[in-house]
This record gives sequence, structure tokens and C-alpha cells, in this order.
Amino acid sequence: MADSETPFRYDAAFADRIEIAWQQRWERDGVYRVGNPGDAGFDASKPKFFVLDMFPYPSGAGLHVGHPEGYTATDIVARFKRMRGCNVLHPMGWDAFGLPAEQYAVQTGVHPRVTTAKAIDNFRRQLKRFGFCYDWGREFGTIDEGYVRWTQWIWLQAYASWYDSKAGKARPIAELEAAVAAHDEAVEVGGVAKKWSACTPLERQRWLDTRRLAYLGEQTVNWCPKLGTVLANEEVIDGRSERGGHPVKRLPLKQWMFRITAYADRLLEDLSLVDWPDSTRVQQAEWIGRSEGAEIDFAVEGFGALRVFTTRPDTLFGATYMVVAPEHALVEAVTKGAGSLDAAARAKLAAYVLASRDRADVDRQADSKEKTGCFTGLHAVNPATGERIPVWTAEYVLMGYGTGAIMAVPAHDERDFAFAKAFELPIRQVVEIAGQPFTGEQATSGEGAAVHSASKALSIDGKATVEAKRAVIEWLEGAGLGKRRVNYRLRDWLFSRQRYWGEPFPVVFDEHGKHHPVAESKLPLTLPELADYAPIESDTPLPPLGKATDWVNITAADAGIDPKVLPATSKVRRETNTMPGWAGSCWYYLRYCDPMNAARFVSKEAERYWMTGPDGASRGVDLYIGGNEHAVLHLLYARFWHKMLFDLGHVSTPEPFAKLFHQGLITSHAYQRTDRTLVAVDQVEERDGKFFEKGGGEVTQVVAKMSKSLKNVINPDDVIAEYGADTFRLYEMYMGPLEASKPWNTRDIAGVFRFLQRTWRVAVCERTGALLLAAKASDEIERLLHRAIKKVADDIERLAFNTAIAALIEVVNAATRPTEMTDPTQGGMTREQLDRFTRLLAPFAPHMAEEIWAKLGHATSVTGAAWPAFDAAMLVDSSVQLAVQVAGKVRAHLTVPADASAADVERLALAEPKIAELLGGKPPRKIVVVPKRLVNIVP
RNA sequence: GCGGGCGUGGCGGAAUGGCAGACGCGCUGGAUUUAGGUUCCAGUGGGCGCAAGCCCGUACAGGUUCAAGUCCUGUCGCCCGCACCA
Repeated sequence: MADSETPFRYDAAFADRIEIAWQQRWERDGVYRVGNPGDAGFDASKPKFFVLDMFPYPSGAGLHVGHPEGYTATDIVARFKRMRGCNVLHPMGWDAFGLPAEQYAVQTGVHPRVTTAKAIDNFRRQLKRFGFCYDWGREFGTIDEGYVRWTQWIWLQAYASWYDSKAGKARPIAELEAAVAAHDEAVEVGGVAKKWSACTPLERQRWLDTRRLAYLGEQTVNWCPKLGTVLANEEVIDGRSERGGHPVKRLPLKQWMFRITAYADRLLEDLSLVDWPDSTRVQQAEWIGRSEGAEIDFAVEGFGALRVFTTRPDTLFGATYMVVAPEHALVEAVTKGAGSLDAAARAKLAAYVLASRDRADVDRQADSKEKTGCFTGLHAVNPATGERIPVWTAEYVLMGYGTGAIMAVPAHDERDFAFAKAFELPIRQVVEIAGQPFTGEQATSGEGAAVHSASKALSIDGKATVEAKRAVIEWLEGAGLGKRRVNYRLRDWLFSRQRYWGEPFPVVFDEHGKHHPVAESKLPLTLPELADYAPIESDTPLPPLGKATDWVNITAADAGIDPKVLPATSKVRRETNTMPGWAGSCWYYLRYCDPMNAARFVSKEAERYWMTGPDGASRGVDLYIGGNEHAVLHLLYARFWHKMLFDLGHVSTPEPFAKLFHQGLITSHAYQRTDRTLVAVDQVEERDGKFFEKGGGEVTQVVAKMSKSLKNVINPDDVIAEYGADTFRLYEMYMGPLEASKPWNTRDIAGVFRFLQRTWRVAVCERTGALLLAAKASDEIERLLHRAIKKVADDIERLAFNTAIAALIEVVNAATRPTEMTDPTQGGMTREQLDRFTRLLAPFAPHMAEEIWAKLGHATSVTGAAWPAFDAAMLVDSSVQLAVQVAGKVRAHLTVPADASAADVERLALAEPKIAELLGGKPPRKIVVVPKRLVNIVP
């Protein structure tokens, strides 16, 4: 503790005092503000660096220790890049729409805006206490009207666009409409082709809706009548809601969708443009799930064509039955009386369909071992063999993938094989695989050569799989029975939520059910006030916004619709669904470039500068750090929005995030009994280096996630109170590699705190607060400094902060004065050395760095100082110690000049008495000299 | 099942194919201090040895190489993602 003897000792209270003082001064002086091209004093010829954190959802619980991990990393990079002469864009804001505030509102009646504002204030306070160098002048929340307006505007851009697959990009849908109208093309409406001029306005819209990027589509959802909301698959367990255990129905619902599938190929291919972790790119690629194959039409007696997708058209001759998903239209037709089933069989089929319908996808997949299914009574014809094959329905075929129907080839597909065995269906080998003979015991699914694959129509016997596929597809195309097709696992994106606390859709419906976009001049469309936020309990989805009847029922003029389209007084209804939480996070990085712009979502100049740099060479956000829990959805959705905006000419780069990095999870400790159950931290005591459960046996320390129940949650506010923000920042960066998951170890924080104390003592007298400077520069410290200048810079570039800090510690340790040293000018660093060291320290411990920097006589913040230069000559010592190995084992050491020649080194090594003795006078077979490292003698 | 990643002291971790264990924690001893704490100095992978030194050691088993924690093959264990995707 600081006492009257040492009032300038660096302790918690002292750290607190200087940290808060510097934070106030930074704010007062606007040290971290950065302008935009065109602003006074902004040099747009300087390189830029855009370093971004995944912005937080401000929960009522406040920051946890995981937040500052990524934020400290970006803070260090931002400060470093500034010192390297970049204009740095380093913003922070709030992903503030979301369910927790809405649920709280349902329970308490407090408006989500109120709770959210409070949570934001708390988050901002906590973040500021860390001394992060955000340009707070660019702060915004996704709920701000000035932001919502442009989120809605972007949605309108998608609404007004279609994907031109010939051009490979999005275009205004007005162009499509004009082209179709100009040629009076026939379009397909309700299954029949019709001249454009003969279509009603509603029919035209329906057709255009099949092209729009934001369109009204139908999707099967998990609807929980009791909760009054649609649930995600993960929220449904055994047909009941995870929360409350209420029944869940699966029903089709008209909702706004994004045609993200149109971008599937580009989202996949452009993964090669970005510097992202492999695991994340792989996850995205798998999520997109591209597979090449063919679609084939099978004639079903009394029904028409049944279309399937297969990646193995070469196995067509082995298709001995077909399976459709229980939701397939064919099954519905049969249950309604089509086909030849008797009443009992039909009832059985209906029961099967009903049972599977109320089970969500997730549950179907859970018990994947047992194959269930039901015969539909229908038969199809295998187009290759002419054989009559039965059509079944089974849960193992998913309606959401391909066409919801398959041709089953049990000999060469494990799932089909298991099903065929269970229901005694025929199995026919049609592929011979080298080294994997077909025995009938299990399916063989690799590539090989086609066998038993000949008929009057087609013969592919002997062809290798690749050739056989091609031959079958050619034949199908010639016969009009099918064609080549690329299929994706990715589905269109369901963008409607039956919630209150989200962006309203800027769209209205007229009395015919036709939708009209709300005019841009009427944006932002804000949420109505509600007396009660509870969802409406009903059998069909009714969003809470439906309660706001005055808001919902308006006129065409209110929506800003052109009177030529709809008379001003026409009654229209607003869309009552809202956008999901993803909406705001899809483009916030763009808004940071120009957050206050009222005329555009981002100015062209600001976007171009911050996304591409002064020379246009940059490829978006230069560094984006966040957790890998967003590896797929957020990052895929944001890329999709960005590509739409790119196609429409609103942004300059094809990808938003050039480099992505995931920080690891910060875990904690807990204790484990011998039966592997966990014990909370407060129930354990340490004795003689062992751990015992209070009133129980010995337990072992294990790594566990932080959780309230284990009482091992670390609160950042507490840690800052005990050590200060600089120590907190330093500790999290020193724990280990940024990407690694690592346990918080309270005992270890003292280590970095002591490092800061030692640093302070090297520079400043604890009694007087005066600088303590060495009279003469020590050569050792000078060399260490040069080495640290290089290493810290290199390590920051590769985000290896733990080793960068280790290099700083080494400098300070060398400069530390022993107790017995009575003359402080004999140790420590010279003024000029300390000046450079302080700049190295600044990105990591900015508050202490500022304090020392000021004592060194600088009037302005260290933030604006330049990163020091190193002299390459100072990185190597004049003489080096080499290891002398005999047969790869170190047997002696040799000190030689750094520039000693290989021949000299050889000679000296052989002259070493110990080595000569080991060699026993025999000439060595080989000598390898690695300059400045070692010499290896092979006897 | 498929895909990605990881196994190094008592603990967190370091190491462009070139002396394994930087740096920190903890621990041991010493100095300073009335004492505790603090601070400073020294030591700290295991084994044998008074010592010089020797042997072993990066999950395990092989291989490539003058040289392997690092590259290759196989095995075991752990973590993450996806999962009846036709």
C-alpha cells in the first residue's frame, strides 16, 4: 500500500486515479477522434486501418471478462497502427434490438427502449473504464432512428432487386419488369404460362415475387400458440417448447424471405478472397453445402412426374424404390384419396405423416438409427430399366433439401440400405468398387465402375463413375427426363419475426393483398407504443404489432405510395412482423464510416476511403475480431448484404471483412469429485496444495465454463477495482494465444501487476514522483530495447500479444535496480531509452504510458507519438555462443564472433578438448555449421 | 459418421526443421525489514552423482533428416463444428 513514505507507489488506488484522469483528458481533447475525407485537418493520402470489434448486445448483466479480451486486442492494434502513421477507424456501438429486453417488457411492462438505454449506459461506462481508444463520436445503436431508417432502406433495395443469373449479379427489378413487358413475355402464374399483358396486377406481382431478393414466401415454421411466437428448431424439444413445455405446431406461414440462395456460389467462391481462419471458411462452405448432380423425373402412376435430386445419377439402374418426405405434396394427395390404398392403409399413412409433422427437424435427426416409413400405395417407373418400383414416404428424406424426394439405391447408400433392410425392399448392385466387393451385407458408397446397368434405353456398363454420371445425364437431357443440377444445402433466409422489439418492415398491403413498399421519404418507420408487449395467444401467428390498430391501418398517402398506383385515401395495412436481430448487425461496419449521414446510408467518399484505402488496395475491414459463435450466421448474412450492395453499386468491395480473427473463450476453474460431478468454487478449500470439498473428500481442479452455479464468474469491475484497467488488459493479453481458450487464474494477475509496478519503479521514484534516469546508457538494455522494438511490432502484427508482453518484461527486468543499489542513476534507463520504451508500452498499458510520457516532458498524448525505429545491427551481439553437437547431442559450447566463417567455426569446434576426446582422433564424416546457432559433427 | 483443431514442467504458456521449457504463476534458499507484507538476488523438467558430468524427457509407436515439439504414417485422448443433406 502507498503510505506516507511512498505516496507515488503504483498501487490500485494510484492506478485508479491516473487511469480516470487520463480517460477524462482523452475525452476532453478528443484524442481518439478521427475525421473523414474532406474534413478539415484530415489527410486522406495517409493509409487507413479499419479495426473492428463485433459489437455487443448490451445485456442487463453488464460486461463479462470475455468482452474485453477481443476489445483489448483490437485496442492494441488500433493504437499501434496509429503510431505507425495510419488513420485508424476504431468504433464501438450497440446491437440493441433483441429478445431479452422484450421478454422483460412482457413481464414488467417497462418499454424495451428504457431497459436497453440503461444497459447501454452501463456497457459504455464499463468500456470507457478500460481506456479503449474508440472514437466515441461514431457510436450508435441499431435501435437509433437514424440507423433504423437505413436498415429499412437497405431492405427496400433488396425488395426492389432481383438476381440476374446471366449477369451474375443483382439488378433493379424494374429493369426485369420493363424487359418482360416490352416483349410481352409469357410468365408462369399458378402453374400456367400467361402473357404479361394478360396478367392481373396481382399475378404480375406474384411472378415478380418469385424473383425478388426480398420476397414474400411460405415456409414451415415451429409455431407455439401458447407463447404466441415462432420458435427456432433448437427451441423445440419433442414437439414442445423448450421454455414452458407448450405444444408446438409445424405450419406453413407467409413470411418475408431473402433469396440468399441466389448468392450461394459467390458466397462460396469468394471465401478464397478473405484472410479468415480455415475452420470458419470450412464451416461456411459446409453450411452452403454445394453438391453437383442431376434432377430426374420419375413417372408415378396416376400422379405425374416425381422429381428427385441425386449426386449419383450413375446409380440410376440400382434405384429399386423411391422415398418422399412426409410433407411432400404427393403424400398429401394420397391421404386425400388419390391412389389405390384401402381405407386402413390410408389411415396408417395419415397417422405416420401427422406423427412426423409435429416433430421438428432436430428431433427427427436425433434418433437417426431407426428407419421408419410407410408405403404410399403408388408406383413409379425407373426410366432406365422400365421397372415398376414402389414409392414410400419416410422421415429420413427431408422436405427442405433437394426436391424432398429421392430415388433410393440401397446397394450404394447406407441410409437407403438400412431402409431397404427394414422394409425388405430389393437391393441391386450397380457399381463395382476395386478393393470393396459388394457382399450384400452393407452398402458400398465409393466410386468405381458401373455394372448391371444396361437396358434397351441406355447402357453404361464398365464406365467409371465420373463417365457414367456424364452418360446418364446426357441421356436424361436428350430424353427430356432430367438434367444436370447443382444443389445447395443453404436455404433462403427467413427474415420475419413475430416480435415487437425489431425493425418494422417498410411495406404495406392493399385490400387485394398486394404489397407496396413504403416511400423512402416516410422512413424511418418507427415502432408504435404498446400498452402490453405480450404475444397474442392464438392458433395462427399474430404478432404483437397487430395490437396497434391505429398504426397498422393507414392510407396509401400515409405510406407515401404514388397516387397513380393507389389512390391516396385507399386503406392499407402495415406489415406487423418485424426484422430479426441479425438485421442491424449486417451492415453496421459500413455505418461507422459515416455514422451521422442523414442523406445516405454512408457517403461514397467515406465508404471508399475506409473500405479500400487511399490507393484502393484494401479489401474492406482490415481486422475484425469476435467470437467464433458467429462463424456462420452473422458472417454469412453480412457478406450477403454486402454483396447485394456491391452489385447495386453502393459499396466498393466484394467482401466486407478482409481479415477475421476469433478470440478464444475465457474459462474458469471448478472442482471435480471422483464421480466426475462438479463442485462450486466456494465449496472447496485448499490444504497442502490439495483441494478438498468442505465436509467432503478430495477433489481435483478442472477447467470449466464460467457459470453462476459454479460461483466462478469473474466480474471485470471487481478486477479493475483491485488492480486497475492497465493490469486487467495486460493480464488478458498475457494469458496465452488470443485464439486459444484459456482459464482465468486469479493468482496469475499479480504477475502482470508486479510487472507494471516494476516498470513504474524503473521510471519513477515512489517517494517523490520524480523521474529516475540512468546517467549512462547500458549496452545490454540498448540491445534489448532494439530487439523489443522489432519483436513487439512483429508480434502485434500477428496478434501474438503474450510474447510481445514477455519482450517488454525482459527489458524492464534488465533495467530493474537491485535493492542494494543506492545511486539510482546507475540503473534503469536513460531519458531517451525510457522515451522509446514508453512508446512500446503505450498500446498495452496506455494509462501508465501516458503518465510516464508526461513526466518525460511531452505535452501531447503518446497516442500521437511515432513507433520507434530499431537498428538491425543492434539485434545481433558481436559475439555469439554456439552449441557444439556430436551426433546431434550438445557436448560443448563455443563463443565466436558473430561473423565467424563456417571454416573457422569448424576448426574451433574440432579444437575443443572435449570434442576431440569424443571423436577419438578419427576424422568426422560430416560437419554441419548453422551460422550463429550451432555446429553438428557427425563422427 | 464427416470436417477442423489440440496434446510440451506442479500451473498458464514459449520455441522461421537448429542448444526444449522464453516470460509469468507457484515453489526453495538468501539479502533488506523489529516482524509480516513489500522489494531485490539466486535456484527451480525428471533420474543418478560430492562434483565434473552422464542418462531420460514435448500423448504413444514408427519413419524422413547431420538435426524433429516442429515434417510424414499409424494409434490413443481431448475440444469445437456439422450431421439421415440423397
